[in-house]
Amino acid sequence: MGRSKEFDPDAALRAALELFWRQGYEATSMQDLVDHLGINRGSIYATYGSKHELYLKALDRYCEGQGNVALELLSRPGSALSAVRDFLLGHAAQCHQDEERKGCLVTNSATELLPGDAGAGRRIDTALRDVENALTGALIRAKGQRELDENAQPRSLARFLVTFIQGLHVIAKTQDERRLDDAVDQALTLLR
Amino acid sequence: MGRSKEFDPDAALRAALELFWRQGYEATSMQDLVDHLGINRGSIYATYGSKHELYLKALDRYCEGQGNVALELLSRPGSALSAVRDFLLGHAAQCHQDEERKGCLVTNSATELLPGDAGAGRRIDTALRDVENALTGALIRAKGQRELDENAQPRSLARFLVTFIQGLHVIAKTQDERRLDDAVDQALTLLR
DNA sequence: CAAATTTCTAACTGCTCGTTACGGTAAGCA
DNA sequence: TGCTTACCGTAACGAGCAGTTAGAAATTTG
Repeated sequence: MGRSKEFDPDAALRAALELFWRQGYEATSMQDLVDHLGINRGSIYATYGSKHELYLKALDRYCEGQGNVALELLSRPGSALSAVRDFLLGHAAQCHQDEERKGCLVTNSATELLPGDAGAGRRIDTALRDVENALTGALIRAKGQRELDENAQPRSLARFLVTFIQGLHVIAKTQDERRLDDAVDQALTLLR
Repeated sequence: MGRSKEFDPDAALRAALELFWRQGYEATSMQDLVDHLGINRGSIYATYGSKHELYLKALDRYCEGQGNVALELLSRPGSALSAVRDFLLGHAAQCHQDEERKGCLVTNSATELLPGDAGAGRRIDTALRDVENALTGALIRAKGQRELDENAQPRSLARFLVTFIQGLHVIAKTQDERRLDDAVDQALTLLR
């Protein structure tokens, strides 16, 4: 059946993700990818198709990872409201820890590629909807646990939070750390 | 003294702004600019220096325009809280009206060019700080008018709102209009 | 072992990039 | 009228771009 792959396609995809995440789509050239993936030009095309397809696959991989973390955190037993708060704080912490200030690939993809890129659009919509759904579920549970006002609207609140988190990832690209902390702090007060 | 300029440098700058806003920095080529500005290649370089300088000048112009609108709205007499609410609703309306879904040039610049571009970084920081200051002022007035809880923290609230607005402009790039409206709606409830 | 199959490598295709230079011409001022 | 300046179209620049192709090398299967 022929020769087997010498490189790990998933490791290479992760390297591509790293590069696209740091530099964006347009600013990343195939030569950049060749240099950083450690495999040959031809192998990249044979394995992933094109630069654009590779980007979408990297975006898929990113969404998968982030989505799992989100769903796991927001579905954990115990106080649902605490889970939501920890979810927010987690995003803030992620922003702080990222010394390269790459932000969030979903956010970056949305601002760079929408509305022109349908493939990216579908993935971004799915990613945002998944987070929104997970948040909505947690907020419904929080409401049931009387942690939330009975007038609270879980779905709308979730949409607010999704939007706010996108804002966090924009601010994360700037240097201003206090703005980020203050913003999260104030958002948390809304959740009562 | 020689021939005087035949084209309107400011009109050309606005055309460049339009293009960068719609397509982003990397995705806009000099050829695109030559085609849309209606002036010659050489005249572009003679007038604006380089593609990057032209971008920064376009960003300056954008910030100037947006900043004036913001400051005027947030400084108007009467209920300061209403002004803040109208400011938020104004951003939402701007998102809805923009059929090209260009979003906000500050937001787009931050996600595409930061942290690598110092010139863009300075301008983005200034723009965000100006809005934050204008919002803080309005919130202080709102607090004085007893429209805001006495425990409210105007500066932190302003930072929260700035961050949230960035999120709005990310969501504006997607198609989902309800998410935007719900998000604004929920954010407004925080301001009470 | 030998044939089949697949990956690997590297040179190569046009093409586009941002930028600069070149005449030729039109307009302001002496 | 001259001098200067700015305009235009065009072309060129070197570099880098995304993507292709041909063949050598390697491994699996019959």
